[in-house]
Amino acid sequence: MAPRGETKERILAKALESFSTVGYDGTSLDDLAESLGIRKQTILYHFVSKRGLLNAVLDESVKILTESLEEVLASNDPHRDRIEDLVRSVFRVALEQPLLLGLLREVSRPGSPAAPRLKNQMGPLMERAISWMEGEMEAGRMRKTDAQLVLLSAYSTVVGLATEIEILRTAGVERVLRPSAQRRQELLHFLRTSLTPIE
Amino acid sequence: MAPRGETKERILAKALESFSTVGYDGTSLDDLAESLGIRKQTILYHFVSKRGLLNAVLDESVKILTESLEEVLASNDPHRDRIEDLVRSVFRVALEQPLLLGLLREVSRPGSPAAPRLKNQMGPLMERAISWMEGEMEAGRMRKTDAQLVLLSAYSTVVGLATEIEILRTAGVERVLRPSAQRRQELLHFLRTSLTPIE
DNA sequence: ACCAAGACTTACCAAATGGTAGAAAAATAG
DNA sequence: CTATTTTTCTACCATTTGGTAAGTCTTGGT
Repeated sequence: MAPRGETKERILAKALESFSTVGYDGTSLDDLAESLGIRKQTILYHFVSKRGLLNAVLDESVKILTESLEEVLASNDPHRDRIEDLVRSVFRVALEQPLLLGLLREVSRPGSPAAPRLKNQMGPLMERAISWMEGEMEAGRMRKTDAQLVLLSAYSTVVGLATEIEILRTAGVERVLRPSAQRRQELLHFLRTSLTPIE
Repeated sequence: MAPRGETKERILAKALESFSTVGYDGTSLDDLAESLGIRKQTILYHFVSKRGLLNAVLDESVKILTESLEEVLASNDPHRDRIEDLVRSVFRVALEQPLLLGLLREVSRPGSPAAPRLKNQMGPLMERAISWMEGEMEAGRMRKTDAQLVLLSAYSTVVGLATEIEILRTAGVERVLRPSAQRRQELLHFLRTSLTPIE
C-alpha cells in the first residue's frame, strides 16, 4: 500500500503527540490508530508492542535533541559565547518541537517504563555538559557552583516554559506569554549574571 | 469498623503516593485497594469516583503547600531575607513531603484531568508571589527581571530536585546526591546573585 | 506469469478497568 | 436491647485495553 516507510513515520509523529500530552498510560492504541485512519494492528506490526512504540518515539526524540546539543558542545571556538549558543539551541528545539520536551517530561518521571532507557541515552550527554562546565569553572571563565544544579535548573526551566506554561497562563496575570525571544533573552541574562565570575 | 475517618486518610495517603509516582492513569483502584488491604468499593464509597479521589488528594496537597508559603509571604518583617525564607520553606516541604511535589508535577501536565482545578487553587498564590516580587523590583530591592520566569525557574528547579533527580543519579557522575542542605544553599546563592540589584 | 516478502486488515480474546446494586457488619443513639 | 446510620463487603457488569492468529492485498523481482 504505502510503498515507503510513510505510515511508520506518521505513526511516530502522532504517537509523540499523544505521549507528550496525555501520557503513556493515557494513550490508547485504538484511539491512536483511529486518529490515523488505520487499524491498531498496523501499529503493532511496525512496533512490536506499545512499549516498543514508546521506545521508538523516545529514541527519535533523544536523537534530535542530542544532535542539536552535541553540535554546540563540540565547537571549540573561544570567541563564541557557549552559554548563549546552548540556550539558543535548546530554545530552538523547544519552539520547533514543543512536543519533544513534553515527551521528555513525561518519560523522565521516576515511575515511567522508559526512564531507564532515557537515562542510558541522555547519560553521556549530561556527563559531557557537566564536565565542560566544571572545566570552565576551573579555568575561571565561570563562577564556581554546583554544575548539576545549574544544568537541572536550566533544563527544568526550559521544559517548564514549553509545557507548564498552561498553568500560569490563566493563573497569573492576564497577558502572560511574552514573546519567546524576550523570554530567552531573560533566561540568558538570568543564567549569565549568576554564572559569570566576579571580575 | 474503623470508627473514625481513619480509613479515609489512609486512602488519601496511599493515593498520593500512587498518583505522584505512577500517575493518574497508571493508578488502578483495585491495586490501590489491595495495597491497603481493603476492597475497591470502600474507596468509591468515600470518594465518589476515581476523579473524586484525585481531587481530594490534590486539594489536601495544595492546602499544605499554600499554608507553608502563605506564612512566608504574609510576614512583613523587613529584617528577614524573604527569598531565603521562601526557599527554605519550599525545601522543607520538598523534603518532608516529596510525594506532594510529585503530584504537582503529574497534575500540572496540560492534559491532566485536574489541571484546571490546580489552576484555580494555585492562581491566587502565584499572583501574590508575582506582585510581591514586582513590588520588590519597583522598590529597588530586587533586580528587574521577568518575575514569572524567575518563579517558574525556581519552582521547576525544586520540583526537579524532588522528582527528576532519578535520571541524573545514574546519568551523571557516580555520587550525585549532595546533602540537600548544601543544595539548598547553592540554589539560594544562585537565585540571590541573579536577583540582588547591583549596588 | 509466478512467487515471496512486505504491509495492512478482520476476527478474536483474556485480563483489567471504573463503576452500580445491594447485602452484611459495625458503630451509635434511644 | 433495639433501631438507625455509617462503613465495608460480595457479586456483577459493560467497556476498554494490549496483544495473538491468520488472513488479504500489494509490490517487486525473476
